Amino acid sequence: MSTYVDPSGRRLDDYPRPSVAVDTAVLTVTAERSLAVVLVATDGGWRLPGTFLHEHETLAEAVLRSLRTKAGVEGLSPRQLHVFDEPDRDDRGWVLSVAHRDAVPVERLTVDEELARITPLTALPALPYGHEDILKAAVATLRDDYAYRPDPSALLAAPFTLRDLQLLHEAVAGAPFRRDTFRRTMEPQLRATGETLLGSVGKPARLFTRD
Amino acid sequence: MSTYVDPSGRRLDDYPRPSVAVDTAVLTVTAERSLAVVLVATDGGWRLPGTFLHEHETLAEAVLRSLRTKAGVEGLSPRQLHVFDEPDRDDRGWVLSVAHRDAVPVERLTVDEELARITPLTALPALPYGHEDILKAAVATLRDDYAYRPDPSALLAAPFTLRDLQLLHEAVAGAPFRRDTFRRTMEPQLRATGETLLGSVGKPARLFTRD
DNA sequence: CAAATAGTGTCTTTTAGACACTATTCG
DNA sequence: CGAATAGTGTCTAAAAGACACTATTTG
Repeated sequence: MSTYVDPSGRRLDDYPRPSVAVDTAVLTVTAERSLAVVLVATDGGWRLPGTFLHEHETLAEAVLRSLRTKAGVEGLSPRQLHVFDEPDRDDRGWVLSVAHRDAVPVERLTVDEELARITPLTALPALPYGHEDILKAAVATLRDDYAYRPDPSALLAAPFTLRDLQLLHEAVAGAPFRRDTFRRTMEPQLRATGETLLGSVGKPARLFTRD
Repeated sequence: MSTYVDPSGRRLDDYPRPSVAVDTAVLTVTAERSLAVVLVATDGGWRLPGTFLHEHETLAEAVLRSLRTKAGVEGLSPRQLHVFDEPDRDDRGWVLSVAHRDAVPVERLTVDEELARITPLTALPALPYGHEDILKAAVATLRDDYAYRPDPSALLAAPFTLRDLQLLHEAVAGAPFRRDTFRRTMEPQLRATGETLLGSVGKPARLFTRD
């Protein structure tokens, strides 16, 4: 593995190499139906959870490792967003950061309150290392995903009503939707369980599952 | 810059670090109106142009350096696609590859015929290191870009006719378009020069520029 | 029954596509 | 004039949006 010699006669591992980090925006929708992100404490402030890439580890594995230890979540499927490479973005040296995104139901997040917070986007503190750009990109991809599909990140526990689904979509998009149009877009993509949800005022709502 | 000490007491540069490469799919449309990509010769085969990231260099700078030396193009604006990180994808060791894409008019490509070829996608050889996936992603983003805009990568020399533009779009999309619909979509996004193109059979075509 | 929520019929507006016609040049 | 290419009017089909009505529950 170190026997490759390039045209100028130097071996691959003679070149200086950057450290590679992963930083992840873990998004969720809180019980109060607001879009939120997991932040971890850093000296005097908050940042997105991240870690350095270890040897014999893929980027996705590094993301999962950092989220397991810092946000108490398992079994996510992080998606790559962008590599941040501005030479001076990190005062610890030459560090490339590969930004990732994931979304998870708030019930599955068991963050250690000493180390991490679930922060609504409306109450966001200043973030270091360009993490605000990562977050912006993460929210944009989540909105894209939800634009035409009921619940691609499985943020809702099945079975759910169309009202639940609409409230979720409104939290993700940050904007209200028409009830009738929303129903007609989503219902063909859901499977009705045949059950209804009783117990509150009004006509009982039918229950659905994804697919 | 090497004084950072992490929680386990190790300095940042004590960790093993990967080599980081950039690989770029440079797309163009040939005089024969076919979508093509720049490939460079490697031992016994062809690959996308790429290079290792140097110290104090951004990814974009590394891409521009590799294209200057290997494809004779200046002044591109490469776009990041994805990081390829499968541990065994490169037999030279632990190498992450950051895939990029750019598109350029074929007239601006002055490749050294000994080292590089402009290869139509219909005559593509097998590519190593997952470069076929990079190419696929590059073509997909180019098609997305051209779906609703006249010529976002400025592949056409202005002024041009709507017919020229439609032939370009058909080369990019690999599919024909309706003449009337195409015109109605694009014309509002172009500026007519007021000139027409004479010299061939048929009604003279009006000339347009981007913006 | 009133209030509240679920679900749907239907009309309008917008957009995309299809087709056919007119317009202007060259040889 | 005929062939070829440019440009447009208009009809149709599909999709999105708006509105109002019906349906079924709780208290």
